[in-house]
Amino acid sequence: MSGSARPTSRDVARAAGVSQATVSLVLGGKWQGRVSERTAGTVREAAGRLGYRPNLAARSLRLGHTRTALLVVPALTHEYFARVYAGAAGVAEEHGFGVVLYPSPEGVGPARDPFGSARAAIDGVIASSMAADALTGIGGGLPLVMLDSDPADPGPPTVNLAVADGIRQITRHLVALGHRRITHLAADVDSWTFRVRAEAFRAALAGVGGARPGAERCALAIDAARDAAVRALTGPGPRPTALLCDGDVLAAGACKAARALGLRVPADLSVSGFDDLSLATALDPELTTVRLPAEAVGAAGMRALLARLGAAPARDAGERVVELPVELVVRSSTGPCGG
Amino acid sequence: MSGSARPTSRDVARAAGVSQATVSLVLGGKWQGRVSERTAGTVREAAGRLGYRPNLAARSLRLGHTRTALLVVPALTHEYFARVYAGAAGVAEEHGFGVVLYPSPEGVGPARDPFGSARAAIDGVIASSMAADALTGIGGGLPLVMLDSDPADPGPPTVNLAVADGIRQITRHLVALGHRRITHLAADVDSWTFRVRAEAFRAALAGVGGARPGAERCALAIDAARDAAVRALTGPGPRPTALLCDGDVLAAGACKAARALGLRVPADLSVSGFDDLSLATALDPELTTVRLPAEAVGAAGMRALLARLGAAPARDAGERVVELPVELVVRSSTGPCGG
DNA sequence: CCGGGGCAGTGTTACGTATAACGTCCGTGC
DNA sequence: GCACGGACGTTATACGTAACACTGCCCCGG
Repeated sequence: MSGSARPTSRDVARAAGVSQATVSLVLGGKWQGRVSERTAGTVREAAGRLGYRPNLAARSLRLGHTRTALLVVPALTHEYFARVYAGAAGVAEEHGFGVVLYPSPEGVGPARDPFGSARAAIDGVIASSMAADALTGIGGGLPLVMLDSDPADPGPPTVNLAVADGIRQITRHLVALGHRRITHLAADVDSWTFRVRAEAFRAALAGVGGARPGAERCALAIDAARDAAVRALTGPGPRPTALLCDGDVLAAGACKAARALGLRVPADLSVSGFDDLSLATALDPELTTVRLPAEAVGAAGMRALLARLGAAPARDAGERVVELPVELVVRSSTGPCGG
Repeated sequence: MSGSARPTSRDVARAAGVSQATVSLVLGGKWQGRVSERTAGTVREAAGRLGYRPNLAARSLRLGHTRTALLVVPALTHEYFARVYAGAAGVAEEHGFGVVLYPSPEGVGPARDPFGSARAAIDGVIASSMAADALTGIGGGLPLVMLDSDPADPGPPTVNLAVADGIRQITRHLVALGHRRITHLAADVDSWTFRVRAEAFRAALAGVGGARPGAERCALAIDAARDAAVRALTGPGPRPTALLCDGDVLAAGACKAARALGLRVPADLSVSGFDDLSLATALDPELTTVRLPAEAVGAAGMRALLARLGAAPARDAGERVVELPVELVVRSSTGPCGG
């Protein structure tokens, strides 16, 4: 009757000679003991023949939820966030949930309303590497989980990485190799994770005799990092013997700077990364870095959100803030201090 | 009246002392000449005070569309696809559309139904680097646009890259440098783009005197590429002097193989990439490669879908297949043939 | 012979929105 | 004095689904 339009459950019902309610029952899977096996078969056959797909908008309206989560990340082109997405999407799928990404390719600012432009109906939000107050109040009271954010109390459930510990480990590693003039090549991004790292770097070197900590800030891009590293290496005073970078991408820029200045890595200059992206082992020398379990962050975030939505059991006994461990991976971009 | 539940347009109506229809009119923006400025103000004030957000599921049900597109990609962790997404999402946002990603982190196989697990209601599908028949018939008749796929006639609208031309250009470049023993380090993936490349490589060398084309296949990963490159470089017969790789990631593996074998790039071995990812300039030497306008692919795909949905004007005069040009970028990983 | 209870399904309703069709009031022109 | 029309809103309805409450019906125990 409905021409070429998409068939509805009522069309299926007509075709199977039953009522719409029965179709809903059968296709919804809760027909045990309510509908005979034979009728159920007829319904399924008709649904298949017509190519019936339930209208998800109607279902969501009826059910009051969408089984879809919104993931807000600064930039998917950064492998770290792509992996966070993969982890979140994996867990989501296990529970029949979908994941929508915040539709802006350029990142979220306070001036923009993330939820105004989220076209898809969602049940909750996972926001990565953002200030919580950039979102609070805007979400319309939607359940919220933060990733890599300031675990301010009180606040939403948060999944963080032990970045301070990571910086500490890598600083100790450099110190053990004899380095004292270490410059922190820091990402010029105002977010919790980078603030914590800068702090941890200073703290880790505080008790070390003869330590000469330095810092140079730059945007999160190879070229910017190269320029910043050149500045750090050619500035006044004795040259640093190690560059502790806030990411593998920055470390790649640091390596380029070293080459441009005729310094060998690690003989003349040690360079360390952070993240352990695939880039880390593509470079020569391979980067000493800190491995961040990006997928695990996304997965834990999604689990926390699902627990908050009552769609999955709260496995972690309801810890509001979970902190995932990181791991120092020593490769060949760091070595004994030569100077 | 509704406790702590999310306010509906009816709640706003009650608070503003008007009918629900008026709220819908005002908030929908089509109240010109139907509602007085004063009433409209009251409504907006009430909506703001209650923190009203329209229920998108209900809106979609009423309107019959969702203003959301599904993007299916093999793996977001590959920078190319992340950039395709960015391009698509950018155009989508301009038209008030959202983008959902296919929720599987592991890629799509014929055994899986992409649309069964797409939880969000969608208006159309953009599928990248897939066989069209893996989708046809499954989509439930949803408008479909293909990316980087076989433009078989008849078939869905398709946005492709001139990859054959890219391979041709880079092969000519190598030939002009004096190379004759060139091995194609090919991705072991059965898709249109890689089939076309292998074909174009053979064709480009067909007319070259003394040419010794070779081929080695491997998975799309650095380590697999390294092993394959080692095989290509240590096999029987004279060693190839150039490795033409199906991607920058493979080229990175090839460079690692060269280092392992004590070959200098490009003095002893030229290596070319494909894609022009950020990786290309992170490596030393920087990769000669073919720049693929990934964002433009995503953007064009989204424009084609929007045109098909009638949500945007068909700018390209309705070409069913559009092919975007690619560009050879010569850097320092290729050089004159020494052997 | 009658009541009770399980089986197999159906009628009906509500979810929240957008919009077509329909009132109502009041100033105005003749 | 009265019909008329514009300005301003309202009433009612439909979208497709899920689920509650209900209805026959048959079988069985008493």
